[in-house]
Amino acid sequence: MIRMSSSFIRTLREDPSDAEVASHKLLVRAGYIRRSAPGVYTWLPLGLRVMRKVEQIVREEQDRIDGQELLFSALQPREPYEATGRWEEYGPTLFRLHDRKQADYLLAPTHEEMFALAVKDLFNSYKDLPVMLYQVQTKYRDEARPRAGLLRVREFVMKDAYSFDVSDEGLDRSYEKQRGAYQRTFDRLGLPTVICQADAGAMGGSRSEEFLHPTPIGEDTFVVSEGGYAANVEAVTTVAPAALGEDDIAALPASHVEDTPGASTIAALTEFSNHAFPGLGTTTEDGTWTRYEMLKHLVYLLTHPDGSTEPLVIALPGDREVDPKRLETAVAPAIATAFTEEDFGRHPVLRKGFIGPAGLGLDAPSKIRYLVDPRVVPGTRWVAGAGEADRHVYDLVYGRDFTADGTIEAAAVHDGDPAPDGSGPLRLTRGMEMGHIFQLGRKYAEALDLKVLDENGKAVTVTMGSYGIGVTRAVAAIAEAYHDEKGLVWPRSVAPVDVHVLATGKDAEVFEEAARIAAALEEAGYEVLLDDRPKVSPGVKFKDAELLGIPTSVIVGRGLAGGIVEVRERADGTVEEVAPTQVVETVRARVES
RNA sequence: CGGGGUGUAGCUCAGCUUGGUAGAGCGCCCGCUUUGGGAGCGGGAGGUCGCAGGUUCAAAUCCUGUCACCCCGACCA
Repeated sequence: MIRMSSSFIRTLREDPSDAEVASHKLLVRAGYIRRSAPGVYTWLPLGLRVMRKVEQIVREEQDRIDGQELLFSALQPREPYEATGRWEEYGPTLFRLHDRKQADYLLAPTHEEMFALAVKDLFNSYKDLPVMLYQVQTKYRDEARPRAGLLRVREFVMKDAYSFDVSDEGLDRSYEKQRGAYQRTFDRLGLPTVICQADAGAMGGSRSEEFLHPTPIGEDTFVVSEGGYAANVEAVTTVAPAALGEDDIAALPASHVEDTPGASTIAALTEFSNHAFPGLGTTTEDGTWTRYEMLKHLVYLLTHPDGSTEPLVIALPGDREVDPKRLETAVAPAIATAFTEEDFGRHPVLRKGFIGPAGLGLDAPSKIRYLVDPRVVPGTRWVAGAGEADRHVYDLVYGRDFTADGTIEAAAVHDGDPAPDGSGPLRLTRGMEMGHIFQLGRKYAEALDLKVLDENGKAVTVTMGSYGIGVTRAVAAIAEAYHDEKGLVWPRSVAPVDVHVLATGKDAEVFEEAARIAAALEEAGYEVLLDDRPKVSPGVKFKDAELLGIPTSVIVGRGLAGGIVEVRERADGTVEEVAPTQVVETVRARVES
């Protein structure tokens, strides 16, 4: 039992000045957490209880799929991360430190290496697999900008699990088990999640899904369709129009170069076309020219991992912008940066404002890589720069007048775009990543030489999966999803205690009865917070109770003389008056309903 | 890294333009009254005004530099 008269709880009447989002304000005001450094938080007694509840649910669901819990230290030596290249790859996000002998250490941001090495250390045979291991542990990432209280922090608790299998089929089975465990976990936490296809390209096409909790303050943008398609924007594939056959293409008007003085932007070119060639547009019934058919050419400089660079020209319909994240994903592991004036100067074929397909392509003399949006298919007609100032080419047909080195998924996804699986128009939504499951395959196992002997005594590389849930972030997400203007409203599954008993009034009898009821509830197996603060007015206790957000309150006060106490529900505010002796059964009914 | 904002009591903030004894509300301590919606009265503790220089008889206030924090963006599982 927690007695408020003597417990380490202090509520604040006003919002902290550095808090922006509701979960942050309320968790601080209600005395659950305190900030100790940017993106680093202290867990006060009530907050710690919530986190433990979340952890416990996560553990139970991991155990249910035969996960075995172990615990690595956060402090790790450099060597294992050197072997997989991540000491360098992780960049400034990795917390690095030295011991007294100047040896390199790090505060682990994730533990793939350590788990793989542990399995390598203990297991040698295919008979030992599959195995599923997990830990609930503190992670460190030196984020450039922590934000929104607990949503993006530099120190956080994460459940990370890893599966080890001999075969691809085994990995599929392990992955499915975790997928189910995640659905049950978020269901118990009261957090609705959408399972989104995530980009898995960089890891070689293996499977990856994110569990996103839809919320306006989320940092991830994803898309959903009415038919149930859901994906991270990086993973959305464009629906291309049908390509025309050779005969149909041949029937299209021939391309022709026109003077387009000063039309160096899509907007200017569209306006010019409507003035100079009214009614000749190809995408509208009345022939109005649209931005769509003005093929936009953008130039980037690609920097490859080996340090070499090359220009890249991307062509996309003029009504689309490049989505930086989709571009980054599409060109990975290379890094794309905007072309500078200096770069343009080195490539005269790239006539800024009037770039077109002429002269581009790896086969062309320029050897400049040229990729087009998937909507550019054989038979589609475009207007594009002629490669010289103040001139554009009209009726330029892909497959007849120009071709590219390939397609690229870099154009921004718009609200209303069709879903790739034909399940209806896409809607852009904000979400918060609560969990991520990932088929790693053999990348880490190969780097760390994790092998077991198969039935034939032959060494085979193990295949891995990794599965993460942000425990700290889940606490914030739940607070964000379950609150009202008065304070927090915890779901029973994660509330710091089950029942909040308030002694309101000054008579000793009220306090004695409240203490008896609290003891009886505890005897019945419920966790209890007892507000037995003397000389604190009822109003203060009511306000604090609403702020703290315990699901059920028992109010012992003015009704006691008439033999009744109140049982109040935080979520809907309903009040039931019962005799003190009926409190336990009333609470039980609430908890079990 | 770029842009914007803020640093004054435990918390939320005023004071700064126009230099002159460090302020309010809440919280905290003591006493009396009060006890169903953040009580009243009286008394009290608590601050090198982020830090360092400079100007001045005098700096929270003006100048220079610096640090920290918050927000947006860039970046980032």
